[in-house]
Amino acid sequence: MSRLYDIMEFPLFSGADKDILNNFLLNAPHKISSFRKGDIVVMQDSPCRSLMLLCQGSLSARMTNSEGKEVTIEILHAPEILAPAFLYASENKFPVTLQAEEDIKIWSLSKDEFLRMMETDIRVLRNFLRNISDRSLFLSRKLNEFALQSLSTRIIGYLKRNEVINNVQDVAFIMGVARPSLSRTLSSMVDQGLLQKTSDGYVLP
Amino acid sequence: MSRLYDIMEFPLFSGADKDILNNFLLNAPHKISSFRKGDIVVMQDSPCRSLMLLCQGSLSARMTNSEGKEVTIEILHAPEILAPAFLYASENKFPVTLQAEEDIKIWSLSKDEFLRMMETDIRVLRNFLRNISDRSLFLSRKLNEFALQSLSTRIIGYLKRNEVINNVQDVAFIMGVARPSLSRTLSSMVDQGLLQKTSDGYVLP
DNA sequence: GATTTAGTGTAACCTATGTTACGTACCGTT
DNA sequence: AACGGTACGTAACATAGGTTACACTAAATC
Repeated sequence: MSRLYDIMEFPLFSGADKDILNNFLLNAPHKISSFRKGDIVVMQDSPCRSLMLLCQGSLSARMTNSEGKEVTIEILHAPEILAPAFLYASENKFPVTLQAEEDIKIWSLSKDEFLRMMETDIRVLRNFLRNISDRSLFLSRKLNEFALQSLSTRIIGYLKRNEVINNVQDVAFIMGVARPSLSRTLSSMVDQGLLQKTSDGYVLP
Repeated sequence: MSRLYDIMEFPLFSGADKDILNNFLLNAPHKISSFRKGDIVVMQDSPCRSLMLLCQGSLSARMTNSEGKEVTIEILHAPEILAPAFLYASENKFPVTLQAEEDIKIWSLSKDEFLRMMETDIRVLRNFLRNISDRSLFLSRKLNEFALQSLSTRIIGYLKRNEVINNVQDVAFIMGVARPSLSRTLSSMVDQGLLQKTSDGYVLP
């Protein structure tokens, strides 16, 4: 069972004044929601009105187009802020569908309350700015990946982040490519010496 | 000649207390740089240490991979904040190369100074948060485009934003596709009735 | 008016990835 | 040991987009 994180432990609040924060968190209206593995937590394009903190479990963020083609943008593990970059956008809709990969718990706080919190404690503001910025960086790297890279380059990138591909089917789904395509490319990369196939799966040499 | 915007006119400072702001801007160390049309303003992967405000002219943001393939992410016109989302990231490097499309002027302020400014005037903070969030939204839309859409869908998206394609060569470059590919796809879309070809160029029906 | 130049359409071919289908290996059940 | 399910590799074919080459047009230059 995955661990349940306390709000105070979130990196978002690191360095913040614990008393002020505690006081704030106790009085501010908030709610905690639970979802079961497999549940859809938010649908793509649904409005984003609260700060959502993933306290337990993990979920996938997936993007879909109108014809049903899908790509998994990332897997998020607690503790994590969900879609911080869309909370204060002019058009605040989720760009992805979030689906629980395990049983999860989410702590929510209204965006206005959270704005007040950031104004109260500058450390929270700085942490939030860094988080939102890091997510932009992540998005721009993903963009680079999809706009400019071939499947084999993307595989290498994946293996730099993940050690091993031991489940071709799942990874193909995550990358948004067809399983036979991934399988074929993996095999040809092994032939070229770009990858090694071990008993654990495909790894970088 | 494109207009020179005063800093105070930037949407980033809208609603802010003019006196506080003026005082701040006069005393804070800042600098103004000029570039000529065609100049590289920042290279992809170079560090991002200052808030940069584009006060005059326009520039292109282009992403390149190691093999030289390129995509133009967007064209930015004054008044605009340059790469706000990378200023406070953990690894603050520009994800794109910025090149002047016209003669331009950029006003720069150190990130620490600007952080202080946001803490001083909450309106600036809110404006910055909105800006940075909007840019994330933009990035996630671009990501959707490259990860999930075909060329013809992307053409329709382009025409929703731009009225007309009157220069196939340039648009092919901007989209990061080969000119003959764009030309072929445009022709076939006209055959299918998805587009019309007028004396001005290709337009939506 | 002749010539050059830049942008365009298009054809032929190439490559990467998607689609479908099938045989195989492994693993758990009985 | 027989069976069924699941993941895997792979082959044959389909499709999208890239590459090269060439001919056509219109504007620019002489």
